[in-house]
Amino acid sequence: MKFKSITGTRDVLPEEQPYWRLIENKIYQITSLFGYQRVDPPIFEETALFVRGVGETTDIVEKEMYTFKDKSDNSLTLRPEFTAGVIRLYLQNGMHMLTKPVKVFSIGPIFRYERPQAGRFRQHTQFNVEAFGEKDAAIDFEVMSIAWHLYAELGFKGLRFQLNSTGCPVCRPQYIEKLQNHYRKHIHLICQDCKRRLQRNALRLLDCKVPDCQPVIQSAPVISEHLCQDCESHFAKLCHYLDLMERPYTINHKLVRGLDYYTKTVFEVWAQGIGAQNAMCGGGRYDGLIELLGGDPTPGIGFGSGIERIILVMKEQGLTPPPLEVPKIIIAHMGEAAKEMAINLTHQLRNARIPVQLSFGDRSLKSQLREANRLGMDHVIIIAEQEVADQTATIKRLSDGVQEAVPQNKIIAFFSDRVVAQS
RNA sequence: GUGGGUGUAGCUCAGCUGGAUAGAGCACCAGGUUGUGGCCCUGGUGGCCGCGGGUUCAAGUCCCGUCACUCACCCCA
Repeated sequence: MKFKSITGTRDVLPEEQPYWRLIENKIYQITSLFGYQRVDPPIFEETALFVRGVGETTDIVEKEMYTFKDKSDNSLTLRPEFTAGVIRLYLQNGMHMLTKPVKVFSIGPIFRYERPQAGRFRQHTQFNVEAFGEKDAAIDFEVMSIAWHLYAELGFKGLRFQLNSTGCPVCRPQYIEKLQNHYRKHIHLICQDCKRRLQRNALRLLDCKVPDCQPVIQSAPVISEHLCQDCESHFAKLCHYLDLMERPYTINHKLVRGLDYYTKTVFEVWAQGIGAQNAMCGGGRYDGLIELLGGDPTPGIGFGSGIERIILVMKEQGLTPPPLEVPKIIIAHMGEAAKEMAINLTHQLRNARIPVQLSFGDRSLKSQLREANRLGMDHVIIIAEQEVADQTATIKRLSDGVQEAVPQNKIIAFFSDRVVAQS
């Protein structure tokens, strides 16, 4: 074999397509139910958009972007997430003049140069939702509900939100200061990575998994107790709405997401069954980002959900999608005249929206029937010398082998009341 | 970028401490019925044993390197 797929990419074979079809259909139903419209930004943008939007000090920008130069020497990057591109689309196309909130979703591939492992790839597919221009905590709840609905309709068990607030430019710096003070007192106890985090990205100290660091995390100040008035009441309202609608959630003080732009709400939905990765979706509020990317000050909230991870969890939980419809009729033939008749009949049946396959080549009837059996057909239409002579076709039912001669002009009628094509 | 595991047929895997023309099951093709599938029987196609080097009379088997896959870390969907 000469070529193989690139590290971290995968082929989606026919067996897996029912999962994709089901999930996509649910996404269309739910977004329509909630009033979100689809937008499709391009797969690549100028590099600066992502550097600005995602944050220069994030791991994504520092080491995970697929960045390349085009023939005009422009630096371009395959999108490592949706939000920055969707905001660019929103601003460039004047959508900021629309009645707010502006509610949109996207589906498509995302690229990050990482070491692949269970539930993580270099190219994966995300379902992404964004709502621009509304600061009410009720929309935080609505956006979270979209993810919830999707997983619930797919039949997931044991769903639970992980929730936290990361504050805002008013209260977060004060909290970070307290956190840093706490860590400086225990600096001799923490790991090398944490020493680096202490300087560069103090919030990330909280989700370190090194055992030695856990006591320091346990005793660290909790951000939700250090929020400003505005952030605290926003967080309280969101929790209230979740309580009201009986959505299970855990306030997770250690949930701080890897992107710089989050303010106030951050959340994930967790599931078991995807190895070390347990987040099926992740998102939050980013009230300063649109302004940072050149728009008017506008609040926003969104999330991304990895479809490959959804499929992994479905498989883990034994959730099977309905099979895609395939033809259950095949036309077998013997002899050149019969073959021509078969080609013609195939055409007629397909025009009548009856799914049908044609047998190819000039093989023994035995071989064609064996093929029909392997393909899981319900009926075989046999056309040979005899059928050509009297303008009939032999229709054989494979389940019990019963067969009958049907005049060729009655074949469509024969099938139309027992086979309905998928629309 | 770091660490562990694994690379033999399309797929799942045997191949013991180095000594065959490299195997099995499934799948595929054909025949057993020159107009009839499934079950069964018979035969067949298909492998530079990941790649490169080394040790040896002899390497699928041992050593080194490399690449790929995989799991985990960092981080994330």
